[in-house]
Amino acid sequence: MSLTLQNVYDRLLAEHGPQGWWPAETPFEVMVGAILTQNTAWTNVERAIEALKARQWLSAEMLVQREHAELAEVLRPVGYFNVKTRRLQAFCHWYLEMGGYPVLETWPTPALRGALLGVTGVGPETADDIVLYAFERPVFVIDAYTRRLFGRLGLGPADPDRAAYDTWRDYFERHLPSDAGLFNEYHALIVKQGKDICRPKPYCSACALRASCAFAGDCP
DNA sequence: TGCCAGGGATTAG
DNA sequence: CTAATCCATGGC
Repeated sequence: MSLTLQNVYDRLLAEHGPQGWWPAETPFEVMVGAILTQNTAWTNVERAIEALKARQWLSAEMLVQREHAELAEVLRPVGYFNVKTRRLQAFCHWYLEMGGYPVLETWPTPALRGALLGVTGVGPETADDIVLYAFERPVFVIDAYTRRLFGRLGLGPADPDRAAYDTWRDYFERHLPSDAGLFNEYHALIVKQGKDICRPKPYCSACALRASCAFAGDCP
């Protein structure tokens, strides 16, 4: 049978249940987490966020005032801590310059996304994490799991391996209703599926290993 | 024990 | 525009 994006979403939701993303107490915490989780396991990010909270450093004002070395030490668990210290402080400078959440909240989505992409260390996925999960705008977040899962399912843009980030994003946004709540849950479910089952190696052996695989019978 | 994790910037061809 | 390399800790 041929799967549709809505069909895949229904199966993922039935298999895994609502994910309740983003795991954060405030929009600013979402933004910090989005930068810290780049190519990094979320459990490592949790440690760093807790350490920031314990020091009362989880605000743009406090973060920009830290010395590189003292912030890097707290960010150690996330890996790439020197890089991420610079990225987080660059982001906080921008955030304060723009006037913080109350001002950014009034920006149209394309302007917000474009401005985020201008911040060093904020690439397309991190920008969309922020736009979707901190500002609740309907942009679809693409990550490695998305490309891998939908590439294997035979969905997504033509030439999936070479397709650019925006090509993938456009595909999802054109084939689904423009709904921030749907995009929120869908991306979270894709990550959950990727973590649990669709590993890079061995090649999607889930259907042979797991009776309740959401794609049993349709997994390529 | 090697591989992978909710990427992005930089450099080389 | 595509490919390779660097960044670095922690779980399994």
